[in-house]
Amino acid sequence: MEDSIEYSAQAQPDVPLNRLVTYRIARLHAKLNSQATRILKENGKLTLMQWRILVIVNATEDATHSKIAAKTQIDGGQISRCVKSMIAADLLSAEVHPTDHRQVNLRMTPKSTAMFQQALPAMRKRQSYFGKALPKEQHDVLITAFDTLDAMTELSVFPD
Amino acid sequence: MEDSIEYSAQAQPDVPLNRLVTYRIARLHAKLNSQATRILKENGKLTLMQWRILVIVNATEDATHSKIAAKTQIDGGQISRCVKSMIAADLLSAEVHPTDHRQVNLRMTPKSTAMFQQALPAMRKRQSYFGKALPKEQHDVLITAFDTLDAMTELSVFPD
DNA sequence: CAAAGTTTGTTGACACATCAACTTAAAATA
DNA sequence: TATTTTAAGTTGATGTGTCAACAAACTTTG
Repeated sequence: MEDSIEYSAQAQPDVPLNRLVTYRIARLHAKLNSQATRILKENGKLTLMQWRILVIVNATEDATHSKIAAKTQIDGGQISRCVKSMIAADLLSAEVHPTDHRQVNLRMTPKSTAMFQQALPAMRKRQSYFGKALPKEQHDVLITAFDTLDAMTELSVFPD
Repeated sequence: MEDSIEYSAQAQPDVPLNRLVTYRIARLHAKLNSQATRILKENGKLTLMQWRILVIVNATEDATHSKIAAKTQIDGGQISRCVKSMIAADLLSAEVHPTDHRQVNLRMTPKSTAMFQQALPAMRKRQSYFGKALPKEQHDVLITAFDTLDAMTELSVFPD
């Protein structure tokens, strides 16, 4: 959970919780997360964070911390710590960039490649299920609505 | 972020990230959270967790830990810790139930009432904005889609 | 070239989330 | 009533999310 409940129960007309978008997003997010975590556990031993990082490293030439951050929006600090532990666990290999000594190039290891491949079918199947679960037209509405809501999250004042 | 990226970059046909429902939910959730946190900070000093708890306590006769948990889905452990600190901070008053000595009845204090009232207008206005941002028909589709997705999060195997 | 600014990554602090083991009190039932 | 089961809260461990301060390496500009 997270956001969910920021309405005044005592004055707002009675909008059932289930129709509050913020609440639904919160719940859904939590459930999606725990599902992904569960699937990963059942198909190897990757954590969700490790998985996310490997997805990018696996698909990116010369992956670096900042590329991962840019593509996933994951916080830099979290990436730094997780990558560090993954290097220690032989899930990533690191090599400082030949000319730019700030950057660190990250690559899969045999170990992480194997674990990634093991988790991949289930994760891919899940994703494809989500893709197919909603009729295209519903999916479009959904994405449009997300765009609208996304834009509203920038505001911190709501004029009358 | 959280769930976002659990697709195989290297094989799935190229669904842009922005059309991945899991990714959008994740991002939206994060942004909603940080918006609510920001608004609360600008209108008092309540944390999001404190706010969530006060919303329930404010609207519930004889609120208890378990009622809060039932209504919000917040983890019992978190409620326990947060309530404890709120009692220490004079944001909640506690009284063991007269007959059932397990339960603790929680009530607003003058201090939390004031803080709650201070944050309320902005939070309520926000919620009402979200309510009005989507045309009813879009909103309905959204809720339906959430129901569909919700149901899918129970699965951990996705047959072909 | 040197000062100033930017980018890359690290670290610390703290709030939030999840899970499991545990205590105490009440309820069920044998 | 004694035993067992269930409910209410607590606590510890561990992972995730966010933010801010920071050091080091590079870039820009005067």
